[in-house]
Amino acid sequence: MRRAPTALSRLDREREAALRDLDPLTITKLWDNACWLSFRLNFVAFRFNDPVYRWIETRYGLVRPEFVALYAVGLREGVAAKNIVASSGLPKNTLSRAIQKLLTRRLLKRETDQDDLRSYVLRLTPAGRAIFDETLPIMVDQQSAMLAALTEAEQRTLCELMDKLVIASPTWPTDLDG
Amino acid sequence: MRRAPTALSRLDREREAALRDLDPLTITKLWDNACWLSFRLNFVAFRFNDPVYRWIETRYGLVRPEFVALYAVGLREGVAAKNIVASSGLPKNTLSRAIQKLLTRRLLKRETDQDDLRSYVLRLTPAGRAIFDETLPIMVDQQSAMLAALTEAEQRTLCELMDKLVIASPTWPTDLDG
DNA sequence: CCGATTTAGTTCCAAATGGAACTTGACGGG
DNA sequence: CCCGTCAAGTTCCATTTGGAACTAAATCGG
Repeated sequence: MRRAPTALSRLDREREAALRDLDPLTITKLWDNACWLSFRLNFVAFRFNDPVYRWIETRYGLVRPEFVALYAVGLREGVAAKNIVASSGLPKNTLSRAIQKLLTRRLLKRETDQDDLRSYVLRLTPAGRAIFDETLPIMVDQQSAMLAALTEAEQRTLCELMDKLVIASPTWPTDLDG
Repeated sequence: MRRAPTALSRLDREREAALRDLDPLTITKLWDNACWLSFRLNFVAFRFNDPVYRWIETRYGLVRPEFVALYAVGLREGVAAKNIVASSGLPKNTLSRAIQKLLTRRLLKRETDQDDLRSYVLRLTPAGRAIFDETLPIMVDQQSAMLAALTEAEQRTLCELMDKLVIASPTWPTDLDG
């Protein structure tokens, strides 16, 4: 079995402590798994997404696709559903429904795009903007808590490495036929 | 609006080209989003998961929770369902069904755990092992393709930074009440 | 310009999902 | 040694999901 590239000898002391809380299979997936990258990405992302989406659902009654849509419009007023589809990976009917829900709850408003009559321009209502403004700092706090284990320089490095990956992403295979 | 910490002035040349393929909202989420970390993690993870799981489903007829279970047992023979639940974040009934399916397809076998009669010890059958052995290199190839944008040293750095995050993870908030 | 193809968004419906209750076994305290 | 509580895995069922077909508008080729 291949091993993730991190030397196991280093960091063993700190690791010991942390690992006591983790399931043995999780440890295998993290440190004795040739596919370390995707598992670690999913693992860290999950520890962000899970508390954030649970909090948003209990607090505002917005389920994940709904909040995805609201957050997207909050980031960039005037987007269309197709942009949210492209940037989220969610199926377009799921997003269609999410947007309907946000419209009936008056968190979002829309008007037909005059340049393309099939499409709609989405905007937040004041109520929608209020939710966005309230959730953003909570999410940033969670992110900061997660990054606190890294120094400023390390955080910058991580950001830059993720940057390089994202920039290279158009060259990655999207199908594994063979 | 806050901006992800990477200096926008650097890398602008390469970025230009890459960005042409990406939806404008995706660009906002990546580079003009205070929550850059989770979006980038999800983005990169998705570009791994999506092709891999689609390939596995068309090739073997295994849906995601089924493959999660098969892969887990492949990594660590003798695990129980509870371990897969803890390490994957999937609900336990979803995994129960996935394991049933794998049992009836004879990709997995199980026997009661003699130390805890409620629990089962899971193992791959030769057919299950064959699928594991065939998919692993495909997944590693996809990972390598994705990491190719980074030098060896950068890959090691990324691995180490993810390591630190994972080790710190038990200290992260799992609930955002407040 | 006119038909053929593509695209934005919606609707339909079979299938997957996941919370909650359930069954059976483990465990801890009196 | 019994009883109350907890944990592993399964089952139930209401809700969500997402592929595929659909409508209407844009775009492309001749």
